Amino acid sequence: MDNMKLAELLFPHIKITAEQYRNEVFPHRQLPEGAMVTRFAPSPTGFLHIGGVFTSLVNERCAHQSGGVFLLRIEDTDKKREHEGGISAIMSGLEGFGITFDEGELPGGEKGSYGPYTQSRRGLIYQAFCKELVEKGLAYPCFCTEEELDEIRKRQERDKALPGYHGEYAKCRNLSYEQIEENIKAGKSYVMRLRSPGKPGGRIKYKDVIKGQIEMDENIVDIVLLKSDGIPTYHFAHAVDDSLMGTTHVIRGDEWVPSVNIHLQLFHVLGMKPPKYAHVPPIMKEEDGSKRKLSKRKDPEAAVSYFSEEGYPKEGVIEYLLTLANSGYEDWRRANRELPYTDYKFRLDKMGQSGALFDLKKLHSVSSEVISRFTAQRVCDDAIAWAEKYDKELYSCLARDREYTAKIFAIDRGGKKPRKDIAKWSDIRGYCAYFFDELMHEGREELEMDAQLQKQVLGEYLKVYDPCDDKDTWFAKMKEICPRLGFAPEVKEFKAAEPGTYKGHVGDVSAVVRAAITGRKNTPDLHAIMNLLGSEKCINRMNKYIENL
RNA sequence: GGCCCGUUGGUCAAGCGGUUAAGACGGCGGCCUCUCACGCCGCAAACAUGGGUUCGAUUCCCGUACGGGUCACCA
Repeated sequence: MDNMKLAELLFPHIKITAEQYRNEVFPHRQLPEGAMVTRFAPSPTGFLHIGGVFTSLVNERCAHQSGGVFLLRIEDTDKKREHEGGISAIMSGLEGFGITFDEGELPGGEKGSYGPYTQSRRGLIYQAFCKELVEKGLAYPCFCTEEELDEIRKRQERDKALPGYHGEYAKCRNLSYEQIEENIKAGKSYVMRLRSPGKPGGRIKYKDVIKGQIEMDENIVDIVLLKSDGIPTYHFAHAVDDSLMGTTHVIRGDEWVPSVNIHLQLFHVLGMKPPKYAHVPPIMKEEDGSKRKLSKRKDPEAAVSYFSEEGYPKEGVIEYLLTLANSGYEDWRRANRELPYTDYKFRLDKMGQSGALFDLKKLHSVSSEVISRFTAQRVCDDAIAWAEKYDKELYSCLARDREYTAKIFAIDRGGKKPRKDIAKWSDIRGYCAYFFDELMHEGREELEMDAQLQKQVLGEYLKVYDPCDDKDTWFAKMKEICPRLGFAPEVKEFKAAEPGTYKGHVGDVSAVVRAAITGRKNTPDLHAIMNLLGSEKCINRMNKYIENL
């Protein structure tokens, strides 16, 4: 068989050769020692899974902390599954998390000189490489129909043979030039298959950066390289693209581990150096006592839209993901409270190798920690931005007087012991309802204290209340009215005394004032709240409270 | 079913032949305190299982169980 002749029959339109692509069109990258080139390669299904954020974060960190390149490649080789606007949905999702690319078809236009970065626009490139394989006798056209393939599958099931197109089952493997030419002239559709050099019983080994040594059977299947429409399969596109684009580390979901034998073989026949592989575990979900992959159909938290709707700040989600990726991150964060997460030295080889359960409680905790480090202004801005999208009523309150709103969040913030009771922006509504008259009724709590006694307390308090008091004076006055009410000015005193000696203590006095002004049993610093609210509003609320008792 | 991977407290996890088996989240108790929160102190809670190898196994090897993944002209 004359391979050159066959190649020309199959790919008469290919003028730029694989050799030229390798050496002239896409020259090797000149990068500093140790720089990693990584990539995120989604297919445009329009759905960004939290697992996708996880792997792209890992890719991004590896590239950027090593001074390398992080690129985006769109794997749109399956037209059936493509969703309109899928790419932009994924892009904007990632952008929302602050994950940025150096190369690819980005919002501002295509960046990088290894493009196109969308597989559907690289058809000629794949075909050139396929042509080269035909020339070397490593690829051939296969005219089998779906029915014939089904037939083969059934036979293999019966024979308990390895499934797939290989060995004696590979009918088209040894077609003559004449047969091929005849089929093509007859207009039969065909796919291009690899003539796998693998031997049955052969074993291969490779070292996964995350999973360590992995050993498996050598690939013997004549996998499809080019589908009947001339578009490559994932496997072939991966090998061609990642070698041409100079990817040094392929970091992807571990569902790919079983096809590494195919990929390594592809790099081998293509005469290209394979990248290092790092397979990251999926994020799991607990259900009925067992683990399963987070599913976009069943689990709302699988979609990144969930996090923006709930109002988790992007750093909260990112840091949570980082704690899943590298357990050392938490210790580092405790020791470096002020540094951005990008200062953390991420270790690929320190990643866990089995899937972690997604833990909302932990996310909550990490996110609260993150927000506690925000300035009041940042909390104010982010909360308003969130409310504008997801809670109009709250938005109208918060945006009315931004200075006032910023002061709300300044209470108990910024000091050594910042509050940590906001984990996400949707918590804001409950947190600050009593600062706004129209939200005041929300989350209202009743004091158990006798109504008459409460009236007395407020009556006494109103007499001494002076909005100009500083915090110490303010509190001294709380204590001052205690004796008149039959309350103990000190909690310790109250506890030490015989039961019945006092009706209560200072804490109970302030509890009544707190309830009158905020409608809550618990709030941050009352003095600060009263100052912010202003004396008029405070007095009004206390009077109204008395009326309603 | 074949092949691959995994299994340390409820969860995330250190550990890499000899440890009282870290730490974090969550839970519980306490201290601080005008309440809450923060902070601090403490408690409960784990090496899936059976064989080896070894003076000694959570750590190494084999089997079993369980869990996950994968076997397309999908990625």
